[in-house]
Amino acid sequence: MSASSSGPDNEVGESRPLFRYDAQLAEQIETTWQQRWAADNTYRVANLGSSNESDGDSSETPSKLFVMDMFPYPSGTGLHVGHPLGYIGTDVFARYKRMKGFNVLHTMGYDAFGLPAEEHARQTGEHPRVNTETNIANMQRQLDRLGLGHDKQRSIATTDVSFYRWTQWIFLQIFQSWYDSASRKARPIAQLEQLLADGERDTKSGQSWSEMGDVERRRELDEWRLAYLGEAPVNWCPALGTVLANEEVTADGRSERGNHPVFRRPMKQWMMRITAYADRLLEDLEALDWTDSIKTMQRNWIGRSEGAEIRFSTSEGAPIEVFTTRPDTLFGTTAMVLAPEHPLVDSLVVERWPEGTPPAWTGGASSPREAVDAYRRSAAELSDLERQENKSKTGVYLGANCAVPVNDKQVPIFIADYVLMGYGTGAVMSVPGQDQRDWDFATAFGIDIVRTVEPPSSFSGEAYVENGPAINSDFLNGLHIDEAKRSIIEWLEENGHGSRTVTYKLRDWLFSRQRYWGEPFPIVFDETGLALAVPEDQLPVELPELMDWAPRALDEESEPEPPLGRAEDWVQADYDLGDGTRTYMRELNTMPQWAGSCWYYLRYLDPDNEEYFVDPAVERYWMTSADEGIGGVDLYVGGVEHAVLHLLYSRFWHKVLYDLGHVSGPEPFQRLYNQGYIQAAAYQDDRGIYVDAEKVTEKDGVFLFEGLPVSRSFGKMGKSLKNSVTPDDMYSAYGADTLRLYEMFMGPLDQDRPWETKSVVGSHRLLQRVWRNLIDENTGLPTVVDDVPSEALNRLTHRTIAAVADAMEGLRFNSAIARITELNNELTRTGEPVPIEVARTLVLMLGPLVPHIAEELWERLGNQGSVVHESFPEADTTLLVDETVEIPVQVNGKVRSRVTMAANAENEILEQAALADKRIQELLEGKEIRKVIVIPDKMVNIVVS
RNA sequence: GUCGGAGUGGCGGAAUUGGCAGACGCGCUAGACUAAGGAUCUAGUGCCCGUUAAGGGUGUGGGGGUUCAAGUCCCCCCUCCGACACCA
Repeated sequence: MSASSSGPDNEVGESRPLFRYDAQLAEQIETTWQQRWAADNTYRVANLGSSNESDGDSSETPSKLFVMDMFPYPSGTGLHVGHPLGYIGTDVFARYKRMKGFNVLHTMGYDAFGLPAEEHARQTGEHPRVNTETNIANMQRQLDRLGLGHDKQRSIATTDVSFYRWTQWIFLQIFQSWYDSASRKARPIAQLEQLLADGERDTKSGQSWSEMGDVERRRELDEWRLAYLGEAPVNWCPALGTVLANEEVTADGRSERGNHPVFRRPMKQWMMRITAYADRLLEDLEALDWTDSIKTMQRNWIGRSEGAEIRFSTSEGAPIEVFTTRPDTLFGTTAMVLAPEHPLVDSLVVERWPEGTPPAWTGGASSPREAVDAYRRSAAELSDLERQENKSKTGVYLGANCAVPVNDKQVPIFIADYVLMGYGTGAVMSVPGQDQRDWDFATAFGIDIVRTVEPPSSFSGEAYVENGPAINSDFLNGLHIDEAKRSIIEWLEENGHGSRTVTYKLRDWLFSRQRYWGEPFPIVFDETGLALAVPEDQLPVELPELMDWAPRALDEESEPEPPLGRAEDWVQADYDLGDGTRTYMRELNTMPQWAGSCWYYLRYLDPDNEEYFVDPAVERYWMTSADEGIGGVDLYVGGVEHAVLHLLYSRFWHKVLYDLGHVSGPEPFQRLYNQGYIQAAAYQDDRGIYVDAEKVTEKDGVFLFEGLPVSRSFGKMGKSLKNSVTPDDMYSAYGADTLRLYEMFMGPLDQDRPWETKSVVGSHRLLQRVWRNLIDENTGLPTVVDDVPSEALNRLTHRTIAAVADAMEGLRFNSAIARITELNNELTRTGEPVPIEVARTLVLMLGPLVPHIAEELWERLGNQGSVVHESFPEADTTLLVDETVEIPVQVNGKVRSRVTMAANAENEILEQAALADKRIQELLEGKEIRKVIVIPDKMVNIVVS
């Protein structure tokens, strides 16, 4: 026994009954049952749908349910009590549904590749694999102690070679596909080759297929692939020695991990053409059972906006294309503004300032060229954050002009940093009358303002962005925004000045990392420098054992150098790709951490399959919805922090696999549920230093640490706030069941809640009272009796069953526990021996929440087998309503008395009884009854004047 | 700024379709058992008035409204949390 001194149950010697439910007994019970579950394979789940495991009787096949947690990164620091909240929630739900007759799949895996493992390894000098495996083992041990009912034989880690082999296989599927926008789906690249050869698709290069040589054809196909090498501006983080996806860079231009500076620069990198799926990713959100907030975040991230592309001819030759959502305001254009990095700037900028250039436009420079150079330099020095904070408009004139297509009006061309190169075309037609940013720019530079939408007479603001009739707009005058848009786009298209367009904020996904600890690409290069797929039957491409795997911290100017380049035996490989065995150069980058998490849920279904990434029949069984749903994981629980990244990438991969016929539905996660976070009080002394939260005491509302007052705040548990509470602390003080019960009782699963160690005892007391109601603390023998429960107790029991089941279905475990507590309080209150039927029901209802004590009680009550596979009690609906009900009687909406009536009494009877009540009669004395409202079985309200 | 979510006792939180606000737990108060209690058990506990009691008033962020009846529905406002942030 290892109960520590921190628990309340540390009895001195003999006074403690031998079978009192305390931390010691809890630990004994818990470890015993955990061993038995493991020995009995209690949580093994069969793939009933697949031919090899089917029991043959399909009519009896129970409905499937796939419950999943977002899998964790196996951190080396160990768990605190905040971590397992969601895991306990899914465990309770999975256990409940299993008892309701579902075939439930619930397991857990590890997202073990990625930067943190490597950072840790770099600091300790230990190989990432060793460190990763240690961490997984440690975390597994901590989770096991909670009694989570996972099917462990389905567990995977993304670092397993047998797993990442299939990650590579999926990459190849994507690499060997193109997006056919005509049929709106991915198709094998071989089909494209045919279409190009038949002339049914135009080549991107413009050259005809028949005239191309082998290399040109390969280059052409590479242009179409869903995974492609692209020269793109990337986020280069020298300190981490790698490039990062946009999502991994914070708003102030630093790495999310480590907070190192990040620089934008063009590099050749693997990209995933997720933008091809933008519309489908948007549309299919409708069918998902996700919260509106997550759907909104995804919509915002995809950022679809409809508008028009308009070409402006310039005084210096090359036309400028702009994107606008308000083509109807074209007549109000009084300037053209380009992003400082816009590629046309250099060809547009003129030799010297034109006659009469306002001084404010020159930036104080003697020539436009000088002004541009100086402006670009200062823009580059500002971080994104500084640009945000300083919203006053700056810019310089290029000396050139362009013509507004509708009326050939000449307007000046500027560069300004409020125009972003990364969105639309990097150029904006400036319409100050209808856009506040343009208004600010125009007023700063003395540019004309022409309103083209008439504001209401009451309008006193600057730019007017609401609807209204067009003015100063020739043939658009009088039209409201939507009509005006339609009309102008028609005109633009007829006259060759532009067209309807849709743009997205979503960009293609940067998929290369210059790291060691990630999946190697199954890609090699020949002498042309073009990529070739490693044949499927040659997978996996294993990571080489490398001693010098750490990325080198570099400076801004240096080129990224992937650590795999140092594996000299590995960088070259011999393959037979069709023309005999030859030597190729390997791709040296690795995949980002998101890769494994994009599809791990599919591998849970069939983790040992060597032939397929998942057997099609098995996939169909688990991923197809029994009702009309879109299919996918039935319940996916995790934190909101993955609202866009993981969930969007994963949806994208799933859709590709769907298009190619590898999975049966278009979406991976039917229902997504965001669990809240456990927060904890943290305390700072007067210097602002955090002090050990455990040693803080409260007196009269003042918090004291070593006698001195400290201030309290709430935040994430962790080392930095010195407020961690570990599961191990709770196990030794109360046991795992108490911890589970408390975490579920604290509040609804989707809400943040503050941890309060002092409140845990309440949950422990419930278990103690349940135990004592059924078991003699001295002998350990059950005290239940064979009697039939009283009418009242029977009704209460069945009402409780109904309420608990309802709460469990809705993941409202706090309410379920409250109702169970009420039933148990009633048993405690009467103090009589508990009828066996009620005892069984009570234990079964506790089964999902506190499995260990439930198993122990179940066995002590004389039952065989595990609670895990028992049926959840069914409520007898005839017992849900009492025979008599107490009806409140209101006078003018205030409860003044109560009458006890038979249930389902007629309205007239109720009314008469209410009016006959002595106290009501007193109150009605001298008043006139205007109306009597009777709600059957609920209440009577008498309205008097 | 835009979007999303939320405001209920000292605290965490309950309240089908509008129908007894505060279930359940923590804490607190009193008592029991104790050498002792930070264990356990019993009772009480929204706030105010009422010595106790009976009883009354008031009460779900604030202000209006609909209704016999509003935590719940409608309008306006405030506060807090989260996401995005010059997206043309």
